[in-house]
Amino acid sequence: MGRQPCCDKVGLKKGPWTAEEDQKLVGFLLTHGHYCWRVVPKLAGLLRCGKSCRLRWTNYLRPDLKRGLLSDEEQQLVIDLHAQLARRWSKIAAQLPGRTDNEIKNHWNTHIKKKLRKMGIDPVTHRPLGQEAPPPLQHPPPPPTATSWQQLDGAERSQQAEEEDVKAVPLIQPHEVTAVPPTASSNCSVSPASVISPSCSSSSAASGLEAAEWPEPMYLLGMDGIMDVGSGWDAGFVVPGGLGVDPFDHYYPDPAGFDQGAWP
DNA sequence: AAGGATATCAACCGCACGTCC
DNA sequence: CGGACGTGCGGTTGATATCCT
Repeated sequence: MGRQPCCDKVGLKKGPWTAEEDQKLVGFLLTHGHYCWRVVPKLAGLLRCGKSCRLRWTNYLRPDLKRGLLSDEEQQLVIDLHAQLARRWSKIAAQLPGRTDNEIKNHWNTHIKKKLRKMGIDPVTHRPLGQEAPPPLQHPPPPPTATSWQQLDGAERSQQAEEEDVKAVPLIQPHEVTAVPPTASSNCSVSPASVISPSCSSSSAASGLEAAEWPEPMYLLGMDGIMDVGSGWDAGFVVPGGLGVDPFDHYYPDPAGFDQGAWP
C-alpha cells in the first residue's frame, strides 16, 4: 500500500561514494545539519537518496568515528554484549564509542564468529558447539565466557594482565544497556538544536567524545574549503556561515547562512 | 606472474517502529 | 484511531583487496 519510497529512485546514484559526494554531504551537514534526511541530498546537490546520505554519514563520515580494527577490549565487549543482546547491533554499538552498528556487525560476521567457532563455541548461543541451545533470549543467557575470548588464540590475546582487566569489567545488564546518555535523543533528527550531535547517531555511541578525530576522509577531502580547522578542535569549529561551534558537543545549523525557504 | 579462491567491508534493501496529523 | 511519513535496524549483496596455488 502505499508507502512512499524513501526517495525517487529514478536517476539517483547508487554504489560507492566519491570524494566529491562526501565533500558535498559533509559540507552541507556541517553547515546546515540535517533537519530531514529526505531533503538533504536535494539541498546538498547530491543525486542520492536521503537514506543513503544518512548511512554514509552515520557509518563513515561522522566526525567521532574511530577507524581501524576493534581492539581486544572492544572485541571482548562485543562478545559479552552479543551474549546478552544477541544481534541488536545498534545497542551493542551504543556501548562502544566511535563504533557503528554496521562496523560491529561486519566485524562480528567476519572475525569474531570465526574465532569463536574455531574455539568450539557457538557464536549464536555462546555455548560449546554441539550443546543444545537455550531459547534465544527468553531468559538472560548465561554470563558470557569471559575467558573464552582470551583462550582463543593465545597469541592474539596480548597479556594476562589485560585479560584480568577484561574480566574485572562488570558485565552490562540488559536493563543497563538500554540506558542512553542524557544528551542522546532517539528522535533527534527533527530537532535542529541537536543536529549533527554525534549522540544523534544510530549508535548513540559517541556521547563521550573524548578521543574524537575526523575520519580519514576528512583529511583526504581537503576540507579546508568547508571549514577552517584552525588551531584544532579546541579552537572550536568554524563553518562557512561563520558559525563557531564545538563540533562534538554543540552544533547548530546556521540560520543566517541557510536558505530557510528550502526547508519543507 | 597469472588466475582463482577467499576475506573484508561499504552500501543497499526492506521491514519495523515511533511520531505526527 | 488510523494512516502517512521519516528514521532506525538488521540482513544481505557486491565490489575490492588479499591470499593461495
